[in-house]
Amino acid sequence: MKRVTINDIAKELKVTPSTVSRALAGNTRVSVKTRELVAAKAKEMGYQQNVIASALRKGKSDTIGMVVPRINRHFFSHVISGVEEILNPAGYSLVICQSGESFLKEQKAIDMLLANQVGGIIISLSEKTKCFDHLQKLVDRNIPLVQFDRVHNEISCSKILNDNFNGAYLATKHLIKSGYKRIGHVGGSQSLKAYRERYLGYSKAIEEEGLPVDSALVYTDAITRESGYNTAIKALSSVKPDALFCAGDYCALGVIDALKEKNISVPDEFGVVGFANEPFAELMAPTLSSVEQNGFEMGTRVASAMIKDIEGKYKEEVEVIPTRLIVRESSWNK
Amino acid sequence: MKRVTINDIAKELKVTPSTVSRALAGNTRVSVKTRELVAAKAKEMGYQQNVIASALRKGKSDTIGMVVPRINRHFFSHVISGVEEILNPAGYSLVICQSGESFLKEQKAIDMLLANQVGGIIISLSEKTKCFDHLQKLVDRNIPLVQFDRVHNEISCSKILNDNFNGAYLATKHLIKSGYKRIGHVGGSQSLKAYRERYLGYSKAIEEEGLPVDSALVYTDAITRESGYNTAIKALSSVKPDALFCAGDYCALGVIDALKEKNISVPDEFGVVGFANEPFAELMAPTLSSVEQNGFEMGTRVASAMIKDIEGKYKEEVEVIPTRLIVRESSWNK
DNA sequence: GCGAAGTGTGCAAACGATTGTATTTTTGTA
DNA sequence: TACAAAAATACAATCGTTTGCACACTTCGC
Repeated sequence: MKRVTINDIAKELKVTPSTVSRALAGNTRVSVKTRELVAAKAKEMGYQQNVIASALRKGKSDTIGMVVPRINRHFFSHVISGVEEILNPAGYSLVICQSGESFLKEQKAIDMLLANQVGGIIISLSEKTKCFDHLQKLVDRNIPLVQFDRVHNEISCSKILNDNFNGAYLATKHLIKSGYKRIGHVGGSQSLKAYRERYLGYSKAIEEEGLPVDSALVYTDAITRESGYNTAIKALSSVKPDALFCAGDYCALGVIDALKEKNISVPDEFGVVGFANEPFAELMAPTLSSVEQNGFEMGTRVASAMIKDIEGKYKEEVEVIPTRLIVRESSWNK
Repeated sequence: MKRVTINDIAKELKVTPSTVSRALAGNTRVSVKTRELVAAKAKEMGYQQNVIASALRKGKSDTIGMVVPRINRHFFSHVISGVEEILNPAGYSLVICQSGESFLKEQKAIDMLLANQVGGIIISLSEKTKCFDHLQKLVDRNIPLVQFDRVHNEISCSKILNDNFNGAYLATKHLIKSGYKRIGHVGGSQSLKAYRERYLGYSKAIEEEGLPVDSALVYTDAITRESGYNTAIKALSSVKPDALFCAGDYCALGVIDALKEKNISVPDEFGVVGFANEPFAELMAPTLSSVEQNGFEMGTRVASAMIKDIEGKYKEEVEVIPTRLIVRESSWNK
C-alpha cells in the first residue's frame, strides 16, 4: 500500500503540487475554495504529510529533542510530562534521550538529535559533564536551546531553574530548629550549579544560626543510594554528625540504610532530609522529609521557553520555580 | 556555519558524491584506498550524515519508535534501558512516546512515528486500547513491529512476554500457604492479555487448593493507587476478603492505604501481594510482597527481536521472560 | 478601454543522500 | 600488443516538500 503524497492529490484535483502544498499550509495566496477542496481531498485519500521530506527541504523539523540523565527519576519524568503537555498541542513532537549520567552518552545524544535536524534541544546536564563545547556548538549553529535544573550558566540560552538555594536553606534551617547540632551535607557534583546552590543554601542556614561551618561535614561525591550509604558509614566513624541534609532522596535512602545498620534511631538520634520528594519518600519507614520540586510546572515553562525561542520571540529567559519543604518522620524530632 | 555534505567532500576530493556515499557506507565497489581517503576527509571536515535526507531517499530510517503507557514506571523505564543497551550499539536510535494509558494518544504517537518514517515500532499497549486497527496498519504496511508485556495476540508480530501466569500463580499459592482463606484479586483491564493471565494464574492456584472460586472476590477495573483504595473499601464492606493479590504495586499500595484507614493489620489480619516490584515496594511500611519482572532483560530481547525483524531474519518470535515472587512483610503471616 | 494593481496558479529548482546504469580505467592473458 | 573481463568511478534520476519567480487572469480607476 503506497503512501499518498501531495502529487497524488494534485493529480486528482488537476492542480500542481505547489498549490496543494500551499493549500495545506493555509497559505492565503491560494483561494479559500481551492484550500477547502484540497483539504477535503487530502482527508478522503488519507494523506499524511511526510515530515521527513518537509524537514529536508526546510532544513529543520517540528521535533524537539530532550536529553535528561534518567527518565525514571520522579522529577525528570514529571518535567517530561509537562513539556509534552505544551509541546504536543502546539504541533511539536518530542524525542527523549537518556544520558545515564554519562558525558559520552550526552554528547552522542546531541549528535543524534542534530543528525535528525531537530528544531530545538532541551537538556538537563549529566552529573559528569564538565566540558560544555557540545552546548556551545548548538548556540553557534543557532539551534534553539533550553537548559533546565542542571544548567551551565556560561551558555547563552533560556534556563529554567529550581529554587535550590531556598529549598536547601529551608531544609537545613528546619534541621537546626529540630535541635540537631552537627548537621552535615551530602551533596552532588559541585560543577553543577544546582548542587552548588544546595550547598550554599545549606551553609547560609548554618552560618545564620551561628553554628560552626565545618567543611569536614560536607561531602560532594555523588548522590546515589550507594554513595549515600558509604558517606554515612564514613562520617559516622569520623566526624560524627547527628543530622545530614542530602542533595537527593536516593542518597538520603542510602544514609538511612547505614543508620539502620548501625542501629541509630531516626529521627531520635539522627535527622535526615532529602531532596526531590521521590514517590518512595512518603512510603518508606521512616517516611523521608524532602524538598519538593514542581517538575510538571517546570516542564511547561521549559516548553514555553522553547517555543518562544523557535518563534524568535526571545532567547534568554531565566525563570526560577519555587521549591517546598515537606517535613516527615525522618526529621521530626519531637 | 554551514553543515558539511557529501558534495563538499566530493568536491575536495575531486570525486562524485556517489563515490563518497558508497565509500562512507563501506561499499566494496569503491577501492579501499578511496574509502580511506573519504573517511579521513569526512573526519577532517567534521562531516555528519544527514539522516533526514537518507531516510527520505531510502524510505525508512534507523530510528526506532517506542510507545509505552508511562515512562516513570519502574518496569517500563527498565525495559527502555534494556532496549537502548542493544539498539544504540547496533546503530539505531530510539524515540520514546508515552500514551499515558490513553488510546487516542497511543494512536497519535504511532501516526507521529509513521510520519517520521521510523524503521520499526515497539509497543506496550495502553490499558484502554480495545481496538487494534492502528497495529494492523503497521503490519499491513510492512513496518517491523514488536509488542511486549501488554500485547494483543491477533496481531502478527514478535511478542515478548512476562510470565504473568506463573507469577500470579506463585503469588496466590503463597497467600494460601500463609493461611489466608478468602483471597481476592484486584486485576487490570481484561482486554489485555497480561492482566487476563494474572487472573488465570490466580484462579488456577485457588482451584488447585480446593478453595471456592468466588467471582465476587475478583475486581478488574483499573490498577491505580486510587482504584486499589476504592476497591478495598468496597470489598471490606461487602465480601470481606482476608487477602488480596493485586495485579500492580500501585494498586496494592491503595489497598494498604484502605487497610490502614480501617485499622486492619497487615499481614496479621490481611495479606497483600502486588505485581511489578516497584522500587517503593521494599521501602514502604509494611514492605510489599511483589512479583518481580525483569524489565531490563525484556528490553534486550525486545530490541533483538526488532533488529531481527528489520533485517528480515524472521517476524514472529514469542518469548516469555520468567517472573519471580519476592516475599516481604505484607504477606508474611508468621 | 488601457495600464496598474491584485489574485490565484504553475514552473522548476532546491534540500542531501542513494542507487541502477553507463562509462572509464585497470588488470590479466593469449 | 591487443582485447576481454574485472574493478573503480561517474552520471543522473529519485525520494516528497517547499518556495522564489514567472505567468495568466481579474478588477479597478481614470
